[in-house]
Amino acid sequence: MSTSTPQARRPTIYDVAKLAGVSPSLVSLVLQNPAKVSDKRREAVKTAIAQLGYRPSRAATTLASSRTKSIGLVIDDYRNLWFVDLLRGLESVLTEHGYQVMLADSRPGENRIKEAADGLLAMHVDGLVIAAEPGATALSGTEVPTVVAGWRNGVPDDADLITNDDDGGGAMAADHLLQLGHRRIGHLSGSGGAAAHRRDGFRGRLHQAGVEPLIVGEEGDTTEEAGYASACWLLDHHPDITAIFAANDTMALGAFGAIKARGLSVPTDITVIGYDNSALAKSRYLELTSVDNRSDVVGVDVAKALLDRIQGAATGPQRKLIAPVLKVRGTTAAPRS
Amino acid sequence: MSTSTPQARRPTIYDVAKLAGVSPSLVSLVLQNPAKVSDKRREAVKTAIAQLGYRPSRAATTLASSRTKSIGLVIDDYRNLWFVDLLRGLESVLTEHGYQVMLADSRPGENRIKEAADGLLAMHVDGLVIAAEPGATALSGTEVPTVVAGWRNGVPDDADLITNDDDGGGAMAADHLLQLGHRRIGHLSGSGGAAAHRRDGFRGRLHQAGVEPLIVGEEGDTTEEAGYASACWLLDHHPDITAIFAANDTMALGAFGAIKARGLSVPTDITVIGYDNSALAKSRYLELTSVDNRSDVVGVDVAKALLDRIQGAATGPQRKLIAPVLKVRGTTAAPRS
DNA sequence: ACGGCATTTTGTAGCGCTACAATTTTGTAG
DNA sequence: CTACAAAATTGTAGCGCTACAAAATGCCGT
Repeated sequence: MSTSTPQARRPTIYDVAKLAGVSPSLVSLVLQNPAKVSDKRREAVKTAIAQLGYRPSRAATTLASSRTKSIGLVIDDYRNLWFVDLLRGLESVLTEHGYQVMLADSRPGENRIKEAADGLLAMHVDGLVIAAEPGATALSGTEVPTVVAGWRNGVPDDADLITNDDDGGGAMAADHLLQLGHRRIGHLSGSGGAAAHRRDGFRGRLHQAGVEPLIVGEEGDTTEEAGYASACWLLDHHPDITAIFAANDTMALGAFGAIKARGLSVPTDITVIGYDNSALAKSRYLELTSVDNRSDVVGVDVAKALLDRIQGAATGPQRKLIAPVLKVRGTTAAPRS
Repeated sequence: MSTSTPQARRPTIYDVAKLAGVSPSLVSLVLQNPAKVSDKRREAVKTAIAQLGYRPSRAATTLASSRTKSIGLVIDDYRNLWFVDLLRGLESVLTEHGYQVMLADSRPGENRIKEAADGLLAMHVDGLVIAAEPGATALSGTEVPTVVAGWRNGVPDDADLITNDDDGGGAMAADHLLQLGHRRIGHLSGSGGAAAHRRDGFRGRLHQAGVEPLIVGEEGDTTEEAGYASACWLLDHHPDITAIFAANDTMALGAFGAIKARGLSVPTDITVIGYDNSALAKSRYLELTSVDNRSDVVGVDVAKALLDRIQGAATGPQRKLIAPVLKVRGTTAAPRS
């Protein structure tokens, strides 16, 4: 009856070459560096490409050139949305240079960072961005330029580290609370490297002012549930606190839940500060005061560092901090009495 | 002095073969089907692999076998977290069969679905899952098995469609509101295919009960901001409404903002229902009643359909609906008077 | 019209792997 | 101990592309 679908083999440069009346090499040239080809042939080739619906085989290109023009980004969990800003920052620089970004998550809870990185390396990415907690995982000895984004425990020696200044951000939160007049302050922390720096910066600044914060959850998760649990403990055992600093916005949401459950309100009874300046914080309903860690800027700088390394222009492992910004919204106020 | 870093070329199967004292073919065999190799050689090869830190080159494998054992997932926006459940569902089935999932977003606002799909096809994915709004983009004629997840405008004829039953979900929301006694009801809608089905199901059921809902934002975004704006309009022009159904949880959050700004409260003054049963809805603070579209189940079924197609066992384009579930939480109640 | 030079185009040889036929080894029955 | 089938292993020929040297063409002045 109808055409018996001859399983249309994908066209190759040979097909394109034949149709355009040139050699395969010429087609390859057009693909990589159209400027080196005469106008006439270039048009002929482009027409043929369009006509056949030709699309280069990435696998073949990779194999032949040992460059993929792609970099890999390893993240913890798709639900931690801070990576989105990082990704946009990365892409804004990398796409200009013709690079693609490939994403892999470390399967939350399974800490499969090594596996995720290996998967990306198997695809011959030209560089690697680690935006997850390496932890015990030995990640050194990777054969491609690697940059770590965000404070982490166990950063490989030979990798660049570019991160938001979480110590500084913690200190900013502390300053804000002190200026408002708070003195009995709780902090919802977590086990990661980022949380540790936020905690240290926060505590350090408070100490300077002679204030000792109550810190909860140092070894726990940084989820909403963990924030809820920690905040419950805090409110029940230290009902005199007037402010809570959460290690991230999600935990702050947990704190909101605990506060609400006790019939208290924000910021009248309890002031709350979050961290990340996520969509949650920006929402009209929550209007959460939060520290913006400027992940987009981190992304831009990570991309630049990576390109330097890939192009061999890097001088040596660098450490760079991006200054955060405090976004004051409606959840912080002076203490009641 | 020390070893002058000979730019350690990645080891190949030839290196492994030499070290293990076997032929390259044997190494390849071990990699794909260890059972066909004698214990002795298998161990020798595995030892050599470990010793050299050998990792197969995906590019070469792809090129030689024209199978990548990977499928591509095109999503709209990383910030629409419903894809995470879908992804988990997909992976739960696909990893069993040795498949990997590669993600690409369509660059929100730029509607680069075609580009995203092309990028994945260039990597020779064995199948494609579209979890984004194809819209005007012609997506038919793709050369690999394709499954569309979620209701969309413009689904290619030759693709499977597996989706949560958004009509049914809308009807569930309507039933819930009717049972509670609401009659003056608003709906925050949006322009996508999913939003359209939710709207139709919702309106249809209300009509059956003789209720005419006030629908806003049919041609707009489905963001928090859009939800806020639509809810503001609704509350200002129809202050008698007692319930709002939002096309997704994010828009519901926007509605919360509008309600709060008018000094009203949920659910005392206004009942709110969301859609997606996202982390937001589950949070202790919001406790948002929401329709769970069971994206994980969709993911599982999409994976199965895709495998069937890849293995040539598919009978023809199928359309399948997954039944949603209403999660009643704290934001719905009977109207006041 | 022709040499000499720059520009454009082409042929050849892989990149690392797999498919598959060909070959060698092993196991077993007679 | 031989014959023969089954199991294990190997050699060969690409997959689609790029790098690079070699060849062809175009352009200029004299």
